[in-house]
Amino acid sequence: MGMSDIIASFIKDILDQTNGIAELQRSELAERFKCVPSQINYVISTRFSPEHGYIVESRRGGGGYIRISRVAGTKKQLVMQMINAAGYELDVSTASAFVSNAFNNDLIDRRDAKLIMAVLGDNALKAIPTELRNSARADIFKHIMINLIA
Amino acid sequence: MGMSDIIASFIKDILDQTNGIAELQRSELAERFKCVPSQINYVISTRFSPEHGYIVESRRGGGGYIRISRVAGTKKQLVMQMINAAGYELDVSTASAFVSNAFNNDLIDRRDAKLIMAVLGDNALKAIPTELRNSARADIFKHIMINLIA
DNA sequence: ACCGATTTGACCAACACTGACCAATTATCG
DNA sequence: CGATAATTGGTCAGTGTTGGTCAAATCGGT
Repeated sequence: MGMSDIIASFIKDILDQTNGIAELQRSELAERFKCVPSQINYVISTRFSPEHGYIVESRRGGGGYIRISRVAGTKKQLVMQMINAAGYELDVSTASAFVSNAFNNDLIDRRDAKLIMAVLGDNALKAIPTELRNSARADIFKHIMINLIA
Repeated sequence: MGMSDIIASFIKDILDQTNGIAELQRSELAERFKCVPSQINYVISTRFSPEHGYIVESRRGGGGYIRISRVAGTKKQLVMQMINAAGYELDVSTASAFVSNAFNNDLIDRRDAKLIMAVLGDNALKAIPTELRNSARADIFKHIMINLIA
């Protein structure tokens, strides 16, 4: 068990004690574990991604922070299934199927569904080179899904 | 929450109590919050910009003032203004200003606002090369806005 | 030895705050 | 009336404080 696992479990302990929200200072964490600050980013990106069921927000500058939220609730199972089923690439028709599924399972209403498909459609993503579009769509989809149950 | 946030919320309180018009004296505000006068300008330019939905007028000399007004308009007008103002490139902080403006004008609720910012944030757009991200963000933002009035 | 995961550090970006200097407007005095 | 002083806000570049990125170096297991 390396340092990254130790840091990750420290963060999870905080989440357990705070109803699923951890507000951290990167430099303070790095100091506590005697590592470089960027290792905190590594831990977060490898262990607290949407695939793992977390939302991460941050702010720079004075009073900056990193906030990690663990989502919960009855809809979590379904959402996590979709996020993991999406994989690293997501084309429009598959995305559309996921969104229909989310609608049928009362995860989102009709209005949300329209909005989400507007975001995931090729029109909205035309500034992205074709060969990158499906991976960008997958990322965006995952962030939408995880935020739906936050 | 730093001093700038405190000053901003003080101004917003005034706006709430005065039908959307706050007339302030820079030096008096600076004195009240024990900061340098130029910090007032900083607060105004970072939190009361046109993107945030405000108009700022001022006058120097004896009897000088800074007047901050909330912009009004129909939902469709607001949406069209934002789409036009977004242009071809949209950075995260400008996007954030637009979204909070949309929220303040009841175009979207708090949940929508969070969802939209999750989509427009750098995390969700990681798969897009940095130099293309702002144009992709602008496209996505416009599609969202259009959808709000469709 | 190879390969993925981890660790590191140099460089970057965002946000907050400050102070010296500038500009505009009004008040006062001769 | 006109010059000058007083009063008010504006600008901008600099400093400090945080977090982010990326690629090279290292570690550990097969």
